[in-house]
Amino acid sequence: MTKKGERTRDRILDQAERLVMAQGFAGTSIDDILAAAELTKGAFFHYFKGKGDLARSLVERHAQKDLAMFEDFAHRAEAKSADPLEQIFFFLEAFETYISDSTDPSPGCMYAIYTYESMQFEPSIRDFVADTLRKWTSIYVRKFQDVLDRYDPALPVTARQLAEMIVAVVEGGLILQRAYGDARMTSRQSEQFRNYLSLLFSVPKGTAGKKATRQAAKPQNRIKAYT
Amino acid sequence: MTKKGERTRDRILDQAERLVMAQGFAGTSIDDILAAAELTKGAFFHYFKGKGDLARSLVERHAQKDLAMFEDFAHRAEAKSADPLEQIFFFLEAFETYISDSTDPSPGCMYAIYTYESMQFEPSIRDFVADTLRKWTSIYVRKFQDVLDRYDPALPVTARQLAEMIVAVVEGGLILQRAYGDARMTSRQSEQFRNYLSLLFSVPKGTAGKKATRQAAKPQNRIKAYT
DNA sequence: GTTCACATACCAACCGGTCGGTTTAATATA
DNA sequence: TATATTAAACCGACCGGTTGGTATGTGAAC
Repeated sequence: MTKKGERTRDRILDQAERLVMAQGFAGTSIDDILAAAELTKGAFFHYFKGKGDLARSLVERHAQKDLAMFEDFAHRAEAKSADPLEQIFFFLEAFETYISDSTDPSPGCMYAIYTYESMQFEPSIRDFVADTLRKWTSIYVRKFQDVLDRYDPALPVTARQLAEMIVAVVEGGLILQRAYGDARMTSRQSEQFRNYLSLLFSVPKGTAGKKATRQAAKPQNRIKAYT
Repeated sequence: MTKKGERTRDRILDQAERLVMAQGFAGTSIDDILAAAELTKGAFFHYFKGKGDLARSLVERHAQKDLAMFEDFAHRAEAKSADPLEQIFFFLEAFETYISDSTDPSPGCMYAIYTYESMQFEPSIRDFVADTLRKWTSIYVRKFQDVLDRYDPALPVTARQLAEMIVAVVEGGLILQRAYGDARMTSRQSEQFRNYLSLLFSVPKGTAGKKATRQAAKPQNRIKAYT
């Protein structure tokens, strides 16, 4: 494909992403996308085998961009601290800033859309979405395992539970964000999750027995209340 | 409307709910619904003005049923304990049992579907969904305010934050539940939220100053780890 | 005998998708 | 460097099927 061709393909995907995020996949027709991209049928079917192929390309491209952002946040967090718990706090704060500064008129998670419209897609696409969510989760699992190696949790929890909760909290926050049109909704949920981590991991390993003066971990004082 | 008429209307709504939950709203045609309900166009347009009217009726009926269940759980919780925190724990446990015992093949939240396909619906329907979510939230807000009146939170937190987090955590759990096909996903998230509450409200009011022997609130020992 | 509860037949618009063709741009050739 | 060749990029008319929606009919209940 030529450079110009790639740009055109991206233009289709860009408009498709925008419209699908606003109206859902079934609610978006190929003609809708082409009108927005100022192209015609010929162009679309030159680049995609059909609507199903668009669905796959769309979510695959999104997952790639998503992962790149994720890794960027993760690396920046790792550069700021060697402590896995603090890294998670930095990571979440970066995410919160990103999500609440976004001017996206219809924010949300593409995986959620695909999940709620799952029956329209081929099984391989459903699997891709589930695998992508699992991939995210498993990266968090590793990080939380590092945390559990260094801190004694105040209540028994597994790394997997916490990893899955991050994903759930963000997904749920995005739904409320969309429903209410409140750009800060998701980051508020993330803040609460940080609260939970602060309370959970207030005791570094090796301090067992000294039950007095249990203090929340360092990151807690970054938490801001909202009214 | 006659009794038979009401039953027919409900049959349409039942099948519509089932199909919309599985395929989304735009992904479900009127013919789909009528085929499942073993009826024809005449019946549909006898009871509904159009697809938009169905959308409204569907979500309104769902909200009613939902609220009834909510109140049932709430009353049972209030019967079991006079303590607002314990009531919330009982409530969440009842909810967890309900959701993980459900044999629904395509679990999820109708409000989430409407939110992610929002642009297809009339503004009044979007408002209804947002209002319903707000209604739920505000009931939780009142309950958490009762908790905050009795307990000192370990970290500064508002009743609204906690109320919104319940909703978000459940919504997020339902997405993962659908994506993974794991019926226990949502209740696991609810458990983690209970964990958070346990840590947050381990200090009854009036015990300020005695910083030693901070113990988690009673409900914490009901928490089960999962592997 | 009128009203309700549906069935049947039908329509225009829209849907995803095909296809023959034209324009554009890169590349080979002279 | 000018020209011929070729393939990619894109257009737009068209197709069969499906969509939401309508108009009309009919049997049963009150």
